[in-house]
Amino acid sequence: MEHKRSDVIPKAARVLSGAAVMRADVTKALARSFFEEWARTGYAGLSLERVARTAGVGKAALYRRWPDKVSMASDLLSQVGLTMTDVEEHGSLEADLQAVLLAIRRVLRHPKVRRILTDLHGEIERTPALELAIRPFQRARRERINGLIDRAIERREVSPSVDREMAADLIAAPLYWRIAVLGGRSDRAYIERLARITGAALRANQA
Amino acid sequence: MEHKRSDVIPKAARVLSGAAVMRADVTKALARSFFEEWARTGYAGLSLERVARTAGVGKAALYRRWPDKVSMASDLLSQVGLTMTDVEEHGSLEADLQAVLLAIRRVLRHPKVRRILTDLHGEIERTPALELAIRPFQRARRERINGLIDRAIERREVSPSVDREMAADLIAAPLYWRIAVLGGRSDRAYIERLARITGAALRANQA
DNA sequence: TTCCGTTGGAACGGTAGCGTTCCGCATAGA
DNA sequence: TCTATGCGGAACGCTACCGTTCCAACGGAA
Repeated sequence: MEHKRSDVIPKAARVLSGAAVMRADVTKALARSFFEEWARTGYAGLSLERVARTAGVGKAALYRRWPDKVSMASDLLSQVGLTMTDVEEHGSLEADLQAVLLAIRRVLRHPKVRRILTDLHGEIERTPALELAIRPFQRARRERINGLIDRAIERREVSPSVDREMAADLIAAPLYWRIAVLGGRSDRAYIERLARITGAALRANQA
Repeated sequence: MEHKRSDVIPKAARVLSGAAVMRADVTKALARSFFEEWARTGYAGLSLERVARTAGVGKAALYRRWPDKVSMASDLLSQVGLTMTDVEEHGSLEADLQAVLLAIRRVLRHPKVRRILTDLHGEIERTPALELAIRPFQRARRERINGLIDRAIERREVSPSVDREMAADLIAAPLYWRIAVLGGRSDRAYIERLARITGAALRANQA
């Protein structure tokens, strides 16, 4: 009974009284299989039984760590989100834009990431708990774009009264749309042109 | 056995030899419940048994019309897609843009449409047959935007060498991103500003 | 009025995941 | 070495949906 828990923090790192600790390699295998299966079947079709099976692990080992699917998803997502803290200064609005777009493309190019992300965006309306889990991602992207805009304002390339919310939409959306929704390509030339055109849009964006 | 069929066209309209025809009200109730359940549970979690139940209809009535879920979805989607043929001329690029954006918003404002659409975009990678079903929608949107660009070229507002593919991304993506992905608002002022800024982007868009 | 196919409803066997519990074994800390 | 705990694996009862089949009742066309 003791593995019925009200919190969502896994015991993975917990040191128990006088004896064994949960094995980190098992936790890792479960996390890996979880994302693998998520990309393959979607969140709704995701079976924890299958996750344990493909991880080569007993179901008990999984349920000892997480009480259910949404807790597992939230916990695992929160452990991934810390990998996009890269503030750059490239000398011009267009160059900064290109760097951000390339960073977005780098993420969206992974087929698993792409599948999980589009699935997640559909699932969030049904499972609001997931929204909380990806909020750090959104905030990281948002801060990155805010930094870009700050520098552009300093260079007097865009108006200080720019609508930052709309700017964020303008920058992230077209590339996401093209790669993740339409499944289209985006070569270097596309990114360069998109950066130039988005730059023109931002220069015209004043509240 | 006779309801195992290789095609996906429902018999709904078929007139049988000398007797009864499948009742149109039953077909309609099934279609209605299908989309209702789709919006509620997502495609993956969609159960035909539940569709029939909530339609107040026996399972046999459903399976007599469609052999399986993907056929039902494709067939029903293809019957919806014909409702966006509205070519407008509003005198300027910005005015045309605003009209298109308002039309997109009008569609995305329906919660059911929004849910089904985001779910669909995630599901397509798993069920490629669905892509075929929404192709007419994409083409309709694309033609609408093409008309807008043609008129802008005639007015010499944008270069004839404009990249139409990128233009389509620029127009549709930010609003979809804001409304469907982020779940954000988009009031009249937002649309007007977005039209103005997108106009600036298109003027700068030359291949 | 006759007749035939559709109707709602119930049931079939089969598959599958859930969340839990039990086993006997492996293992790491004391 | 001792001992407590996690381990893989198997099984539990439960629920749900699949795709099919049967039935008595209904209703429209000839």
